[in-house]
Amino acid sequence: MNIGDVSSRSGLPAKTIRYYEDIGLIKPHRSTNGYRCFAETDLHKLAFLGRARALGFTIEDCRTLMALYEDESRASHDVKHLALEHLAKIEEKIADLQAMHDTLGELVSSCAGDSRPDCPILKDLSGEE
Amino acid sequence: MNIGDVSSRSGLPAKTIRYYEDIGLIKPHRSTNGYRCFAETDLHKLAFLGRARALGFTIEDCRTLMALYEDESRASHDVKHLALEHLAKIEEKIADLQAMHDTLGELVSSCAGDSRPDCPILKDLSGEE
DNA sequence: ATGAGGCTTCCAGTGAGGGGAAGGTCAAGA
DNA sequence: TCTTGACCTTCCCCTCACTGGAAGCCTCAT
Repeated sequence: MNIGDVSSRSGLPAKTIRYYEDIGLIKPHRSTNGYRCFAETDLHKLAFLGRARALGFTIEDCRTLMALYEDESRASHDVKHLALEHLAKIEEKIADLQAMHDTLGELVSSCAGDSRPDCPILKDLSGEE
Repeated sequence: MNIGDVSSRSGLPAKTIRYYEDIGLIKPHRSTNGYRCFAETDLHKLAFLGRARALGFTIEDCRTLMALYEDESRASHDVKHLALEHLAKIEEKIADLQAMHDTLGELVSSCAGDSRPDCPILKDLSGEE
């Protein structure tokens, strides 16, 4: 398979696939013409990576997950631990965003949004009392 | 005021303040020795920027907000519009994260997390049925 | 005179790729 | 056989909002 084929079959852009090779996540063979030559296992790994990234795991997390996936003697404890850490980070981000949302939402609802210059949003940002 | 003073009074790192000058958000004067020389209005602007950034506005948003802030004839409508757009982006991010959270949460709770290699998380990521 | 700490500029790196140039390769149609 | 167009390669720069560090100047206290 050439890169275009794995790209359409995995849903990942060719650029991303080359990048994943660059950073050592996959190691496709090369044809005599220099083209990357992907096996089914490469496609499988790329799909794995795509799903893990879609869940917000970092590239380094993915590296660890791939290693665990390929380690037949892994303990599911290790995977769960990584996932729980990631879950905690997601929760933290959600809380941060929620706090921003609430504050900004209050400001927005207190602003008339008309043609006059008086604006509680700017007033708050400027620190005025 | 030197940069160290505005840094401690605004809570922004000196590096960040220099960066804000680089990209034209502030324009502090210079002393004869080449040191940046900040007026109270500069400090005020930096505090404004710090608060806007803390609410998640991008630098370009901040540029617009500062311009609106300094435009005495602005319409509060323009500010509110910007804030509402930002609010929508925040909501989208929260929804994305929440979806990740739910999916990952289910996987985590279905994983025993013991010393055995069997792991629903990896199974799901690998696309196995 | 020396040392500490503050200031300056410039360069490089972060994460996870994206855009695009310059050039090699391949298969199909005229 | 030639050409066209699609595909592939590497390479370098760009993103965003900073952050770290090096090398060197300035100031003040001892």
